[in-house]
Order: sequence, then structure tokens, then C-alpha cells
Amino acid sequence: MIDYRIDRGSGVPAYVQIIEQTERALRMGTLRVGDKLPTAREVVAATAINPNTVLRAYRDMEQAGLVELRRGLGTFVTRSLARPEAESDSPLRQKVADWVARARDAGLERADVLALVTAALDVYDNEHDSTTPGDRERKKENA
Amino acid sequence: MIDYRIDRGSGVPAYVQIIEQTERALRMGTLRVGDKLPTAREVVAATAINPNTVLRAYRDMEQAGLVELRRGLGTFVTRSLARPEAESDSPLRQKVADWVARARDAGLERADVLALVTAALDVYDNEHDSTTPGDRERKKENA
Amino acid sequence: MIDYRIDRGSGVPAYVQIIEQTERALRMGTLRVGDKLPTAREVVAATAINPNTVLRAYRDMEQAGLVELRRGLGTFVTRSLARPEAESDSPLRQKVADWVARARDAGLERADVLALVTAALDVYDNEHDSTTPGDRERKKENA
Amino acid sequence: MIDYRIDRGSGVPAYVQIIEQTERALRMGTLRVGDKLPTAREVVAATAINPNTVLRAYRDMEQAGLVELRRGLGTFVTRSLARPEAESDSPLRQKVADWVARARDAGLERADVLALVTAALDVYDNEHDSTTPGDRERKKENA
DNA sequence: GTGGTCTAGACCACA
DNA sequence: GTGGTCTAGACCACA
Repeated sequence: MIDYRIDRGSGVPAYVQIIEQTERALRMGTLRVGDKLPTAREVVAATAINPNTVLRAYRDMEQAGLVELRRGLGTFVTRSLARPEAESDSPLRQKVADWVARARDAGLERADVLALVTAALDVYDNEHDSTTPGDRERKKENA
Repeated sequence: MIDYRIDRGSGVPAYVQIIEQTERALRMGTLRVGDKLPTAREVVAATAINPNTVLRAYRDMEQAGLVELRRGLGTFVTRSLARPEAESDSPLRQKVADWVARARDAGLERADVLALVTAALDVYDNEHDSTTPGDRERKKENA
Repeated sequence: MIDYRIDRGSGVPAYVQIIEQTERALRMGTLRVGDKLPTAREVVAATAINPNTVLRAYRDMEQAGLVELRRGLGTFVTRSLARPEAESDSPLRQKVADWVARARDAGLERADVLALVTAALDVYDNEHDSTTPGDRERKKENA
Repeated sequence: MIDYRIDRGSGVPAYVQIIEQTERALRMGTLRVGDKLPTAREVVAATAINPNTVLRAYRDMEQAGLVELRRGLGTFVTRSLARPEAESDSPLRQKVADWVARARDAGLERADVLALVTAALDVYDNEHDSTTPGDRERKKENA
């Protein structure tokens, strides 16, 4: 069961944080089609945010076609965003685990790690921008 | 000069995006103490957000001790967040560039890449949580 | 409930006046941890300044760790600045009440009274400056 | 010669700080009719603010009838705000010096001291408000 | 209902 | 010219 963590004070709206964390779990395959999301009540208990806020996030994801709200039953994943390359035994995932460990062991904070990756993404995308015109989702995804 | 990209519709407030991008540049050493940030007018020209929104971001960073707003002169970096491990010729940076290239070449989107890294960070931090009690900045940094 | 008075035309920004008055109340113990500040709407009704201006003041105080803004609930004091020496039954407070009464009865205006105290502070601090190097908050507090 | 101290970051405009400090000196008798204020150039050297800012303050005080700007000569005090009760050998001044010393020795900061005095003024003025209707300058002076 | 973001626009402070 | 304050007003986030 996905375990949401809300960072009040990050400036990012709570419902956006729920959506982001859900999408990440979908991409990682942690959450699969048919899986049940926690009830609003459960999220409230874990995060101290208001049930309406949770429902707002779930409703947004329903409109995006990711989940389905079934009255009286719960909220269920209806679409996968999983990538075979992101599976837990993939070499890509092994490698990033090694790299992250190295970075953290060297004293870098989570934010440093994410800054490094974002910078690397920017470099890659700039280089492949004019070359690969089909690659339109680049920059906009995580500006 | 840092070049802000605002993703309207990400749900993340524009002023938060400016702060996040500035902090990333500080961590990467792209922005150094004494550097001038773009004027509110320049950001407006580049991003079509309102000058007040830019100033809100700059003011928040001033209160955080990162920059100084000098009337009539501009806004200047006053504190470094740079890490030697994040320098452009560091092995860590080389490695992440390689890994990102592989991931993107395999067809993963930016969001997939960031999801993989975040998941790796979570795994690492969970493993080192109870072991390394000084490591208190974990989860909260990027919930 | 604290009752803000805005002196338009003093040249001091309205949001600064709100912060100053709040901090004074915190120092005096008039406002304690957990107390609720008036809502932006209430301040607007009482002072005829714009809600955004009130929120600017509250936000600044939140970043200073003095209060917490809770959406939908209100703004609450989170830190005390109270000094036991400033309690209402302290001899110090008795004495200053006597002195102020004498000064006012002698025809001095509020500004005269504050000028006298500021001058006395300057004299004291100059005398104890080089002597007490730990006393670094002197002059800067109220220039 | 009066020695201005500008607290950048207090939120109070620099020219207002100059006026406030000048008025305090006038009330205390530190500055008397005929005295010369420092030249803009001198203030700039001491405070690192722009000469125009100093001139703005001087011009405002000229319009208030406190000083006179004589081209090529300097700026001179033309009106006294001094009160006999505030003279350096007055009992009122002795007393406040004692009280301030006590308060500071007890560990109170400048801001605590000023908060105590302001609170005492508020109490006094509230009590004498309805009683002494001629006392119209009360609250407004230092809101 | 309470706070939060953002805008357009006026006007001010400072260099 | 650059930042700073304030406003009125629209709309959103959260309780």
C-alpha cells in the first residue's frame, strides 16, 4: 500500500504531492492496475491533511484516467505507467542504486542528488533537442 | 545568467519553481556568490509571469539568506550551496551523465528517470535511517 | 486578541508595523504560543489595509518561526518571546509605569518618552560595548 | 555631529530612519538651532547609502520646518524640539538611565526595553484618554 | 470561511 | 532603471 508523505512548507500543494507520489509509484511498477489506493480516511490518519484534499487528488487522477473511484469500495488503479526498464531487477535500476549510494556516502543531500540528475537531464536533452525532434516531452516535464 | 522555465499547470506555484531552480543552480555551482540574478523585468520577458511573483521568490530567498536584493542595483547571490562532489569534472557527475544517457536512450521519460532516482534515494535512506541517526534530512527534503 | 493600529503616513510600511506590534505583544507576553492572530479579514475591517498586506506580514513572521499559517483555520503563535522580567507584576514593569506617568504628566509627548529611552539605551550600550563583547545585539536592534 | 545608523533590513526606509534619528536628537537637545547636519557626502561615507536618499530626508525635514538647506553651505537646524524635562541633568533622565541599566542588566534586549516602554505608554494613554480630551497626539504617534 | 497565489497597475525608494 | 509596497480583484487550496 502506497504511503504518502506530505511536506507542508514545501510550497507544493498537498494534492499535487499525492498525485506526484502516485505517478512515481505507477512508473516504478510499485502500484499496478487493480491495486487499491488508501482510503481518504487512511491518508488522513497518516498525514493529518483533510479528506477533501485527498479526494481532490484522487478525482484529478481519475480525470487523467489513472484511477477509478468506486463508491463504497475505494479507489483503484486503472492504468499502468510502468516501464520494463524500470523493473526492480533491471540493470538501469541496479546502476542508479549504486550511484545514489556513492553520492549519499560522499555526503550529498537528497536535494544535491536530485539537482545532479536534473542537470544531467538538461544536458542530455539540450544535446538531443535539435537532433531528435520527436522528443517533445523534454524540458516541460520537470521545469 | 540563470534562465528560468516556468511550467504553468504543474500545480507548483511559479515562485516555488523559481526558488527550486535557483537552489539547484546554487548546488551545482552554476550560480556563485556575487552572481546577479536576472531582474524581475528580465524574468517577466522570458516567462510571462508577473514581476510581483518574481519578487516574491527573491524575497523568500533573501530571508533564507541565499540572495540579497539591492534596490536600484539588482539581486545577488550571497551564499553558496555548491558541493565539490558536484563539480563538473567530478566522477559522480560523469557517472550520472552516463546513466541518464542510457536511461533516455532506452526510451525513459524525464519523469521516469526522476522516479527511478527518487525510488533509489528512498531505498538508500530507509536502509541508512536507523543506522545513521545524524542523517535527519532524509525524506523531508523532497517529499 | 491583538488589535493592530496602522499609522499610515509614518513612512513605515504597514506590514512592518504589523510585525513590530506582534513582536512587542510576544515580548510582553500579551500574545502566547497557541494564540490565534486576527484573520486577514478582521485586520482589514479594523485597519482598512488590504488583506494581501496582512498576509505579507504573517508570512514574514512564519518564516521567522514566530507563527504558523494554517489554511482554513487561521494564524497561530508558535514561539514565545516573553521574558519573565517583563511580566505584568515585575518590579521592572512597575517602575517603568511610574516613570512614564511622571514623564507624561510633565507634558512630554510619546515621541519624547521614546527618545529619552532610546538615548538612555544608547548611553548604556556604548558604556557596555567594549566591556561586554557578548552583547552584540546592541545598536542594530532599533537603529 | 549626529551620527546616523541605517538598519538595512529593518523594513523602515532609509530616509525615514534619518528623519527619526534627527528628530530624536532634536527632542533630546543633542541637536540645537543653528547646528549643522552632516553633508550628504559625509552620511554616504558613514552609511553607504546614496546621497539622493540623504537629500530626500533633508528636504522632507525642510518642509516640516526643522532644517534649512543652504546651497554650498550645508543643512542647518532651524527649530528646536527640545524639552527642559529632557535635559541631561533632569531627574527624569536620571531615572530612565537607572531603569534602563536595570533592565539591560537583567538580560533584556533593546527591543524588550522599548516594548516595555511602549506598553506602559499605551496603558497610560488609555487611562487618560477619556479623562484628558486635549491629549490628541496619543496613540497615533507610535502605532 | 481562512489562508494562498497571481495579476495589473499605481506609486514610491534608492542608485 | 531596479527593487518595494500596496491595492483590488480573481480564483484556488484546505478545513
